[in-house]
Amino acid sequence: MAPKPTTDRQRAATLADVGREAGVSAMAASAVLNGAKTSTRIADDTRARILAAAERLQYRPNGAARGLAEQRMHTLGLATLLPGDELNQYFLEVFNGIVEAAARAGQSTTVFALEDWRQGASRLAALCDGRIDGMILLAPLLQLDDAASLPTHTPFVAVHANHALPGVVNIESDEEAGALAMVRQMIALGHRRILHLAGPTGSVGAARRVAGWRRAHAEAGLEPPPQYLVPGEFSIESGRVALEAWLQRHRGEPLPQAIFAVNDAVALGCQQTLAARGLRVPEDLSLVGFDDTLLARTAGLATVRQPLRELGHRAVELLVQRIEARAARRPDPAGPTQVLATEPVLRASLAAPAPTSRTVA
Amino acid sequence: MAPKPTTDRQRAATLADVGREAGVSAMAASAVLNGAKTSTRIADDTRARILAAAERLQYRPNGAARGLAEQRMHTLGLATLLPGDELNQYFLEVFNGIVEAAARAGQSTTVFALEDWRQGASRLAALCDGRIDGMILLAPLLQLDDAASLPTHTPFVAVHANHALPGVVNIESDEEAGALAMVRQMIALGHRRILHLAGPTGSVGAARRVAGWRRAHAEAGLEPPPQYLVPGEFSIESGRVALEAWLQRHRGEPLPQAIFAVNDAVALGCQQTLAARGLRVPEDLSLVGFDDTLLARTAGLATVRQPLRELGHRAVELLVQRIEARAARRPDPAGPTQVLATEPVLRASLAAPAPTSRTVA
DNA sequence: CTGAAAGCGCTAACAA
DNA sequence: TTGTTAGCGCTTTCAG
Repeated sequence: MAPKPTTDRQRAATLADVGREAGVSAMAASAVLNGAKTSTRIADDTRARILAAAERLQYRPNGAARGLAEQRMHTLGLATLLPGDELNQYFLEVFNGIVEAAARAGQSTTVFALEDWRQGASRLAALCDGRIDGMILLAPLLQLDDAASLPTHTPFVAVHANHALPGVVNIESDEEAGALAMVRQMIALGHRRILHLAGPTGSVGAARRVAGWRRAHAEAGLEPPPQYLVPGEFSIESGRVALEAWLQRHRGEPLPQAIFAVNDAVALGCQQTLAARGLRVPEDLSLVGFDDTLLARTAGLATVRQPLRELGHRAVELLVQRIEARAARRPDPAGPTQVLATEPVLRASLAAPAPTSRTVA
Repeated sequence: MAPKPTTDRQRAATLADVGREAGVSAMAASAVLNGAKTSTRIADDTRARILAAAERLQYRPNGAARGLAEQRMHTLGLATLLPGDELNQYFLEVFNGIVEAAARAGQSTTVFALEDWRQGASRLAALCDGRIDGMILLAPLLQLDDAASLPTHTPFVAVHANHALPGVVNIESDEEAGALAMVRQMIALGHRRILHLAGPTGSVGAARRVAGWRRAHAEAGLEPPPQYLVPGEFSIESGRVALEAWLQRHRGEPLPQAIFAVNDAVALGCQQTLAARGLRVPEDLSLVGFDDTLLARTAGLATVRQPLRELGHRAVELLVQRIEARAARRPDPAGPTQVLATEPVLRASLAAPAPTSRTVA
């Protein structure tokens, strides 16, 4: 028997259609086709008739209608800034973890691209409009006031929020410990002049890496000079430009023995500047990143590993738990901030400093 | 039976709530709050009362309900294989383009992670359940039969489909021309032994790159020996392993002068194998990729640029056009397959071959 | 200008 | 075991 194309191509068949075709009511069809919650049993022959009718009509349940009735769309929202012109590997790895875990939990993921977080805060409320069951905020830069405008009827989970927001469970990784452990290693290798290309002021993540860098120095009884802390952004371009500018400003001074960049992208940017000047890694200068994105793995870049996929997984698991608790009218299982471990990853770009100091050309 | 009190923070305020609060009907509220299509005008004072009530109650329209009534969710679906354990840059760049363009068009994007395309074909129908208005297939591997099971009430657009599917508009790039132009350049530089690490059999994209590689040789009166065509997958790992195996199989023979990889990931894999053997790029061997992903840009890898973001943009634009045409009951503007241009990008990994031939060690 | 009523497609109490 | 009856929250047509 060939599958019969439905004559009506604009609309799909509904439960009512199936019911009519099978000579039963729509809810009998509902009970048979979409396993009803109530322990309603349907006689075998009716069931067969309904199944046949559904097959004949190519019946497909309508998710929007089901969602409206059930108050559950089985869809998670993901709010994030648009990666912009330069692909953000950090975002992509976490995103990957989220989609993966969501699929495993039978949820799909709707991505909302925000322009910026200021405007985003008010938009977030509008996005929780019943099309998603919960929302994940990816590296949100939100202030306390913003949390007030977040809807209370949709659970929120954040990954690497810059602020503890009431009602929003945060999942992050121990960036300070990672930075500390890494810079400790660098100092143990003999490095003394470790330039830190930091992130933007206002980012907690960046601040924590600075703190780790500082603490490692302090532990060793060292104090890095102020000009060894260079603010910047999280991008390749920023790393390239910031390092070039720094080198030009400090011409004639001793060349740093190592660079500890706020993330892999910035480290890659440094790499480009160094290459353009004929400086070799790690012979002339060691280079260390942060995140352990694919970029670092392919470039042989020493870095601090953050479990990015895992962060995504956790966010989804926690969010789904909160959604289900709410649906079951159980108490919200929202716990405290979850902090995952980080670890230094040693690769070819990090070596002991050369015995003789070079000078910035 | 009385409605639940508004103290219930589980639920958001509805139009009915707002109407009650303002002493008007729900549809008056609807007309004011969600710009009604009909030219129904509301008196200024009623309008003000409604607005005030909405503000007081923190009214937010419910997207699911609106979608059900309007038959339009303003959401696009994106079906794709899960990147798996290795992040797929190709996917990510197209994805980025899609989300970007969708946001611009006022649509959000729901990602459906498929296990594989066989099973996917039947799942696709289930995914078109009224929660999305149209679907983008990212690099689908579908057979003709599969198209038969696709629902006709949801428009489909594919990016780099391996097959022209009826009703599914395909957007692709001219991979053969790109490969041809690149290999031509390599031959013009003096390369004669150009190893092609190809993709899986069954992928049209891979086949087209092979075709370009062949044609460039033929134009120059050359014919590459059969062992210079090496099948593999699209991943870094595959590139690494395939090249290593090839080198072991051909020990003692002349070393290829250049490698033309099916994509950037495979080229990076080759890079790793070469580095492990102490072979230098481009001094000992030139290396060329395909796609121009971020990986190639940061690694200084010569490659063939595919406009990946642009492919995503086009897919969204076309899909939105088809959705709107359908909503307006205008004829479907689905045109023929769109083919975007590709171009060789010369970078440091490609240079003229060394004058003396080396031997595989 | 405003409200009543019907319906989008489905689910879930409650009767029969 | 089945059908009836209400919604879920919103839009739209049609009366008043």
